[in-house]
Amino acid sequence: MTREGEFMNFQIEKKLKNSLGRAGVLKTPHGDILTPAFVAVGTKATVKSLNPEQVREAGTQVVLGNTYHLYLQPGDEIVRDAGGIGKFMNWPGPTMTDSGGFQVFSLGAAYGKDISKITKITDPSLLIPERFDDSDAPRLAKIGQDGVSFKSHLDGSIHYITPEKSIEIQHNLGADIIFAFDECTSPAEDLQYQEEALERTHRWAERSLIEHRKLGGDSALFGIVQGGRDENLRKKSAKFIGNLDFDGFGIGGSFAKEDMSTAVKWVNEILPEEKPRHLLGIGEPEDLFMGIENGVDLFDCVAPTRLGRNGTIYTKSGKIIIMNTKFRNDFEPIEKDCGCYTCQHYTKSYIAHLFHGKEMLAGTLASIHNLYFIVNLVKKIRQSILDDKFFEFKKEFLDQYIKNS
RNA sequence: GCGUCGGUGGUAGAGUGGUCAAUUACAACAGACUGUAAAUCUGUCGCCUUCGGGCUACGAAGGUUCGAAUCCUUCCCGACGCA
Repeated sequence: MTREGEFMNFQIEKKLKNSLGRAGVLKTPHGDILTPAFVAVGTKATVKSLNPEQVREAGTQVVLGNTYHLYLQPGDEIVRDAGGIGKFMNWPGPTMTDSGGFQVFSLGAAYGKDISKITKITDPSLLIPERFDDSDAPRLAKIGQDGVSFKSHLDGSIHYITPEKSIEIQHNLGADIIFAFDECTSPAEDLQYQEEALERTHRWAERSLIEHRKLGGDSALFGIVQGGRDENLRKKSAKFIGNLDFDGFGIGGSFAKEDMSTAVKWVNEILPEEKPRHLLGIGEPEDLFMGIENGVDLFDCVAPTRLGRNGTIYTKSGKIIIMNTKFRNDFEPIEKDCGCYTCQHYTKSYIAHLFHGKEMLAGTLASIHNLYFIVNLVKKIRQSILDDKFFEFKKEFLDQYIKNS
């Protein structure tokens, strides 16, 4: 529970038998979140291409902004003066902010490279046995022991972000749930580096917690478990972070697609059961089933909106690329039985036309559907837990989804 | 009718004797995207291929040259100017 036991509350309604999964309710100052839940990503205080009504109509319960991006622009003090991120962006519901820890990776080790935090074991080029020295490679984030030096991608200015600074910014942003400052490591790093980084993240977690206490307020702070793909490190991190007095936990860092489920399981078997867990940056359909089965309560992912803007659309039979020739004269909705605004009113032909014509509405309609698809998939999974039908639903869904993708 | 300038791959538009199957952009086609440097990025884009290469191409037909999208001749077409 929370340290005061009043501003943040998480209740588990039902647990899955023979697994770590559960359905619950997470209370925040801006409303309850029924978990498991999918969090829409709104990095710069906007879910790209959607207005809050559209985000809400897609079934979204909570939106996640980003510390680093909002600190650079428009500035956390402006967001504070506007009344906090929710008021600023006209999102009345619960909000979260990520700490900037992901930018340590995306603007650091991953900068200018074709690296994802998710690797495939089947792609040997991404699994490097020894840490290669690429210290000369340009990057916008450089890690020190005390914090991270960021070179702004907007104007080149330098900003040193420490755990204390990240928490201070997040308090200004004023989300209901905030995250400790961590280092999201690259999957290309070797074990020794993962261990060094983990120690650093653990120290930063303690410092984040101290700063959070010092600043007071009614937001909840989640600590972040790291450790990459290594079992010992993941367990070590779960023990360490789990023992700190956080209100909940993020599971961050890099994974291999093939063994993500075991990594999540290692962690959630150790984290205190009564606190919520957020699997950071994960959100493909198969990953949602995996995470929920292994005890994850919250997910966020850019996939629905980014894929949508880029013309890839989720369907129960796998993803489709709407610009493909075959959809130009397909006058059916994306999914006939989908309840989203896009499917209620538009055909694949029309959406394909919008994409070919580079119309703004294209990304909006596709994002509406994708967000609805993912948010409601998680809602259905939640209901299947309540109905004792999780495993049946998982098989039924994934059989159709994977078969065609 | 005379003169001038033009006719290049789906389009626009480079190239003006060899390194040109032809820069580039757009279109087209396919793909990628997992705590958003992202309404972005990558690949293909004459035909055939055992991926080494082979073949046909820059309005048409001839010609000059070791070699032509590039030079010459004639013809066809377009724009403009003069009659």
